[in-house]
Amino acid sequence: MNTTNTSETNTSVDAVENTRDQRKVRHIKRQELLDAGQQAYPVAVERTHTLAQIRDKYPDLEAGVETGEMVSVAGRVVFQRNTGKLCFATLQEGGENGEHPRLQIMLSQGKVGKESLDAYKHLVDLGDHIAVTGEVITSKRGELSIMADTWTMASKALRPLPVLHADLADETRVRQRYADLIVRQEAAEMVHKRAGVVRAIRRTLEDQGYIEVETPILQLIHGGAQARPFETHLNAFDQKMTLRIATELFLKRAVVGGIDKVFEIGRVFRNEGVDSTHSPEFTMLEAYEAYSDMYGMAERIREIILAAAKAAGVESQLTTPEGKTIVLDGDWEWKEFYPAVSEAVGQDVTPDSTAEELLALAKANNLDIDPFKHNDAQELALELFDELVEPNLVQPTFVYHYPQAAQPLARPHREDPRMVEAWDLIIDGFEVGTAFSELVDPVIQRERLTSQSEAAAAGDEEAMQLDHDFLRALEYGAPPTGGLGMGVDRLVMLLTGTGIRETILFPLLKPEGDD
RNA sequence: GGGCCUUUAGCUCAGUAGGUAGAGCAUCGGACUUUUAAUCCGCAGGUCGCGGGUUCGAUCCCCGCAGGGCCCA
Repeated sequence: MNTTNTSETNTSVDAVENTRDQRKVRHIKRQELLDAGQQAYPVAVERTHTLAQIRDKYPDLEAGVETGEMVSVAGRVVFQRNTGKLCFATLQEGGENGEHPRLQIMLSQGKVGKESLDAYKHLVDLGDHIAVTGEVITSKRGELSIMADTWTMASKALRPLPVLHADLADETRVRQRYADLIVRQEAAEMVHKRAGVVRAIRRTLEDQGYIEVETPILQLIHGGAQARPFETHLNAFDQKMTLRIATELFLKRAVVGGIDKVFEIGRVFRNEGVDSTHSPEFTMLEAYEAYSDMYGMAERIREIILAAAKAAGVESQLTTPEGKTIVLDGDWEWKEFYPAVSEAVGQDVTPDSTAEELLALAKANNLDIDPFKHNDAQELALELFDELVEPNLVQPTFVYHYPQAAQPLARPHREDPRMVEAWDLIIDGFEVGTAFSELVDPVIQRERLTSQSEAAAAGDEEAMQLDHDFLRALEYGAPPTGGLGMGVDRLVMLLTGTGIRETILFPLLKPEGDD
């Protein structure tokens, strides 16, 4: 940083003239305001209307009109056009739905006086918040404006605003989202769209009689999904703890207790890779309903997604960034897992296919599969599905009749115990949600979790732990239950056609250097 | 983990057979009472991501590291 020029004098006006460093200049201007007995950050300023309210009230005045209405407005200066004795500025505020309402203000030497106008021109920079009191008029060119009688600084910006004529570079957008939100309206709209989606999810479930609960994030034993947890430590008990990887096991405890329709929209944490579709912390919806099953939950997710789409401004169809059209309000196809795999490989694959057969099929389809990692027939079938079927399912499709390895918490299929009662909802090649007819038999659940914990002991870092308290709860008897899970971030990505870093307001990033 | 691309002024970006760099906007000074990304004039602003190497000389070539992006596993 430049420290050479300003040390020779303490006179602030001279100091401004002696440095070109924009942050230093703004610091000096801040001090000048204070020295003049004014405030750079007043606790409040006069404000009778938002910019949007002025715009709404006077939608189409002729040019050169003086309304006679006196108002006080405030906003961030985003453009300045100063002539000798008449200054224009465009103020911006944060509006509804992420809009950036703007309104022009004008300062005439004839109205505010030379001293005030000179101070304005000297002290106000792009990015500052200012407040202006004056008459609502239109300029000679017809622009709705406030002709100031007085102006005051509402908040002095010490950093220059990024240029409004070019989007921020991708990294800066994400690292300094606050700046991105100021200069790019779409960024602010995304925040509102996501809020709308979450609101739609919540309302849809509440309208169905669900209630929302909050379950522990800090857990002694993690479970409910196959993923690596974050580890932490509770000082008070000198106890190792983990951050939750799912909300499932506590929500099911609630169902055991008679909270028959229950959901949580909760942040979960998975200590895994970070890329354009994966964040270490993300938001999951999980919902459980007593006396429902996977078919009932399929209705639920359809209602949720249709409501969420509407909230995101998508009606019956959406177009993906690749130009594919997805029809949301049509029939959602049901596709059986094994027949779908069979079709993709051109050969019958069943729950009885052996690992050798499936490995051969994988090789025949040029899949690079590690035979040491995937030596189980069910796992191999899942690999084939993930690689050969899922990416091609563009329209909303419920894939069901999964092999049991896919879901240790789903109950065996009522007609074919080689499979489980579970579906995955695939849209545009991505899993958007999943649901089960929940496994509530405590004996079978104990067996599944025991074998999971054996896998964990053998080194599988994603295996589930044996949660004795969860099993104790099930032993009190859980009703037949349907449960569903849905990735909220994924849904927002789908509905807005963006990457996960655009849908998360402040995504996790590697540390940057000092600024 | 592998491959490719990228990091230059406050912001967005150019650029150089290897001879220490430019634009627009912003900043600073000046002109201007109806502008719309105001305009005009003038000045200033750079550890060209970091560390090594090759070279008389490196922002450019080579190696390593870090951040970011895309593709693959």
